Amino acid sequence: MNGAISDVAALAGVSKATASRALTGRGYVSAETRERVVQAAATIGYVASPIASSLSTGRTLAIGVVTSFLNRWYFGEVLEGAESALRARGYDLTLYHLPPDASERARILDSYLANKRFDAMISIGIEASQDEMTRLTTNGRPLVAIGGNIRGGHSINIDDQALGREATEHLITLGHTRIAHVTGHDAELQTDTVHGRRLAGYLAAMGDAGLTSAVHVLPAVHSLPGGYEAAAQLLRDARIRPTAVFASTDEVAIGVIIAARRLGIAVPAELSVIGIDGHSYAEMFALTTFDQQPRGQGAQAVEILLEELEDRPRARGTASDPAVGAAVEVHWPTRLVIRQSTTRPESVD
Amino acid sequence: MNGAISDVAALAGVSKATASRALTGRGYVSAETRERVVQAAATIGYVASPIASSLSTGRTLAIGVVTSFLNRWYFGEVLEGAESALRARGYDLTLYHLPPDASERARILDSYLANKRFDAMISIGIEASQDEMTRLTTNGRPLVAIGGNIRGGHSINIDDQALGREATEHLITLGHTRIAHVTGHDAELQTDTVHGRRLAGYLAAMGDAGLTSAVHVLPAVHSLPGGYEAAAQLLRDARIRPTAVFASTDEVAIGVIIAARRLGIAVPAELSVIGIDGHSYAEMFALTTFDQQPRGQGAQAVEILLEELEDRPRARGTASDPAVGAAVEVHWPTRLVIRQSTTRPESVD
DNA sequence: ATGAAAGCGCTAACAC
DNA sequence: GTGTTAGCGCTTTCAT
Repeated sequence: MNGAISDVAALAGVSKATASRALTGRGYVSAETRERVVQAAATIGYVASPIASSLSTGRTLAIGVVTSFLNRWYFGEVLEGAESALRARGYDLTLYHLPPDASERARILDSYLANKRFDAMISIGIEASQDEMTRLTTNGRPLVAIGGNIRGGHSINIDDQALGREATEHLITLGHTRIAHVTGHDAELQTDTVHGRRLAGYLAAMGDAGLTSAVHVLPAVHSLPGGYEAAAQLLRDARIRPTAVFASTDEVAIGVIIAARRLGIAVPAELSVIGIDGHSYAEMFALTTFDQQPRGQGAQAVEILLEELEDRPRARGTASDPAVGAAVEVHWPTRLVIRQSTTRPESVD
Repeated sequence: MNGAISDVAALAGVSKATASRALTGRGYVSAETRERVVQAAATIGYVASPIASSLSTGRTLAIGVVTSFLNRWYFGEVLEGAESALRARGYDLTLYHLPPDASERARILDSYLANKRFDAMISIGIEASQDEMTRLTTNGRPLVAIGGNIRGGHSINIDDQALGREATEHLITLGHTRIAHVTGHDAELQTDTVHGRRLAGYLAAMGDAGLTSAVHVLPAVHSLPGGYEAAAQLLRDARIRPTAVFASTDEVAIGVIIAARRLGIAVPAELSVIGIDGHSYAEMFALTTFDQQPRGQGAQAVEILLEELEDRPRARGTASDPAVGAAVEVHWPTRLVIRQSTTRPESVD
């Protein structure tokens, strides 16, 4: 069924070279010949072997996507955005999941990501060690980092600190003073992580408002059940209960809302909640949140990469020069979507 | 940094062939020589080009995963299970998202999946037309279908109809008679789909219990908000409200629970809910459900495929014979996890 | 505008 | 045990 290009050439009565030119669109072929070749290819159901093509051209028409989670809403959305953008441009997507375990990560970086199986890479939410960072960026293929802490090359990032600040200020403006922050778990609170940056924004806003003594930070697992459990602690004592919660993530925020309701605490009458993400569930919970349109991020990353790839001289033989074009650093905009989950506190202290 | 095998060979003072043997482990090499080669490879940081290797051997060490959704809990879990199993065995995972649109699907099937970029395929929840089915199965590479309607080859499936029946019978046994079923949307209700089969199980159980006249089926979008909205309708009228709901999916079930709580309906005192999936949120909602361990399904699919691949004679040149070994049809077991979301109805009609 | 031939990097017969 | 050689299927100079 799936013959080689020589079969197509034979059937069309031309040489392999001409068949190749006709099919790939590179180089001169008379319209009439092209037509004949295309017909021939169609009749025998020919599909070029991308492997052979890759070996010959040095380009794989595939890009590697490295992600730290597969089954979290944000990551899935980015992945989906990248997938469809790549598919539309004729590229394949090869998926790499980088687990938390350092030695396992090293193994993947060294053996899988060091090979020449893709033309470029996208990293999603990868918090890399210095060592991992260099391995990722030094392998000669362009990389765009979405989220995470990888800098120096192309990147798409939201300003997490500013968001943390804005979220907190939004609550302060509404009149809240007892504002708690549910963040990631300890290991994620180094400065240079999503949660660390959002926390910093919260602290700054609280400080600026003279609310330093009211600061209340609670670690949680980054998930809906995580938020649920954190809220169980947070809301236990009605006397010192916060009137507002800024959650580092929509999933956590929603967990908080669910827990609050189960405890008989009215949201938002007695407790205002704000998150960051634009999670698809946010609307259902009337959650105020910063929409960051993850699918758009995935698609944008693809645009950046493919633009660079098209510009590059086709690398045949010698490795292409280290990328010269300036790094594209996208400060991805977010949109604050105010819904009914944040209101003025009923009672001011 | 990343030289060719000839560089390694030169540095180790052997021929390319010997270097290859030493590195791949195929064929005889003296222990001493192997050591020298491995050293040489390490010093120049050599990683073999999988592309060249593929072209030569005919095996890509990659498998294609075709899925209908990326960002749904069940699919993400299966994907994660498959990913780690593949990674452990040295395989790459190339991801294909098959959208609902038929012509787009055809494009992907013809151009991407027809090429020889992977050794085998896994389909996750693909409901294929007759035409698509043959295209998927006829391309000479083994396929294991997880869920979906693709039969005739390897497959991993849960018995959806039996589950629908059991879920319903569980509720009947508890004493419920007004049992509603929230299912997929209309397009998904042909007999040969997950939702169709689960619906059939529900209908059968209701019929057997003489409750045909109490049958109440409500379509919903297969998601948490979908269940939420469906429940809004379903629970509106307190006078004819069901005492129990069998939801086709955990996500839908959870949506129903959330909606019920917001309406002031006590779960499970006034409304019992049961789902299917074993969603990670199920515990948090104390949802009674059939756990189907999706990660295990993904991993199992990989086992089946790799076993078949290892057995196959290495296909060099001519396409390998159509698979002869009998198809492995796994009837994946599920486990009913009874939690507090289903209880006896407070008041019997 | 087309064909002949070299070669991408590796592996596998086959000889030694 | 190791080297020589011939491809895998395609693209691309270089001639014509």
